[in-house]
Amino acid sequence: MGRKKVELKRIENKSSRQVTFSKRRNGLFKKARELSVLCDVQVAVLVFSSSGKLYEFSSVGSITSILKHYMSHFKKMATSSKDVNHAKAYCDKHANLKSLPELQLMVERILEGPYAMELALSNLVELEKQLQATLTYVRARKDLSLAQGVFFQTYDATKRRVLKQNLTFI
Amino acid sequence: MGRKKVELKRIENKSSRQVTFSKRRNGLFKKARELSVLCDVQVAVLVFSSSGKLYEFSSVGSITSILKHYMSHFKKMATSSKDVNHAKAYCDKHANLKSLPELQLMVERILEGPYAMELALSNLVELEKQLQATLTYVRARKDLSLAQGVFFQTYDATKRRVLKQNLTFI
DNA sequence: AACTATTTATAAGA
DNA sequence: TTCTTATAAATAGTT
Repeated sequence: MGRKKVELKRIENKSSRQVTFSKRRNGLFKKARELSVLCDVQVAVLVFSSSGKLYEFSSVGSITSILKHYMSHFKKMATSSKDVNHAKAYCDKHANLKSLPELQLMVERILEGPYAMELALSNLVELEKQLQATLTYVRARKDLSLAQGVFFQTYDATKRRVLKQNLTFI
Repeated sequence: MGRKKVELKRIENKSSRQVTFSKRRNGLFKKARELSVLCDVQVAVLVFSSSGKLYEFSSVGSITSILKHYMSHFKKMATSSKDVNHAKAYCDKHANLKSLPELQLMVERILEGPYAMELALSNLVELEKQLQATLTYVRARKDLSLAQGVFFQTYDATKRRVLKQNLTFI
């Protein structure tokens, strides 16, 4: 939208890149505000310049509150799964769920790594996700057991194998 | 930019609000991508619809990495001893939490034991308790990090030791 | 920082 | 919903 069509690649000239950055950053924030008001939604925009400076927009008070919302989003998704199949589907979709030893390694990395504290939050967030998903699955398994009447008289190897398969992600 | 100039206020008609949301959301993400490429910066956009659905854009791999970057802008020197003690108190109260390997053993026992199915429910209940307690703790640690912007610049061995002690039950 | 020629986004209509 | 189109808005290059 200007005198010429621009190619979608990094602007090499430093000063015009800076000017474009300033113009488009404001444009982006304006668009974000409009979306938020017109459609009654929460919007957060984070921009980090290459020099490490942070520019942010948030439709609600603080970015932090949006981030909390973001974090709790996963929590909700996990807890809303009601039965085993849903839980399984959740695990599949949000795959790369860690095994317990992997979780332990993760915790150790949090505590032993050279940048331990810098990594702490993101790891905790990840750990929380893993635990929530695992918990959701176990809870679903438990509920299933309750619902079915737990004391199978006709327990066979096939069932055991299937159940084990359903729990391998733990 | 349309047949008419729009007033900057919530669109009351639900279906046209939905249509506008879809269009402008895509527009916002496109603008974000352009800004990111043209100006060589990192951009993240988070949008929560009123129904709680999340839409996100990130110029780098994961939103998480941007959040990490964001959090790193709020480095603090250290957690106050009060908060550390609080976490410690939680651990003490909910003691006899199992380690991750123990949890794994528990799961294996459920699946491999001779009375697998008879034991299943009680073990699942126990497993659920363990996972819930662990999750609660990890979540508390995470929330603490979020609240404080826990990114220690001057991280030292003493702090690490204290934190590790607080997390040993995992 | 303003200006303005153009491109781009999009509101309303089909 | 998806496409079309008239118009508003954003912005690239200029001053």
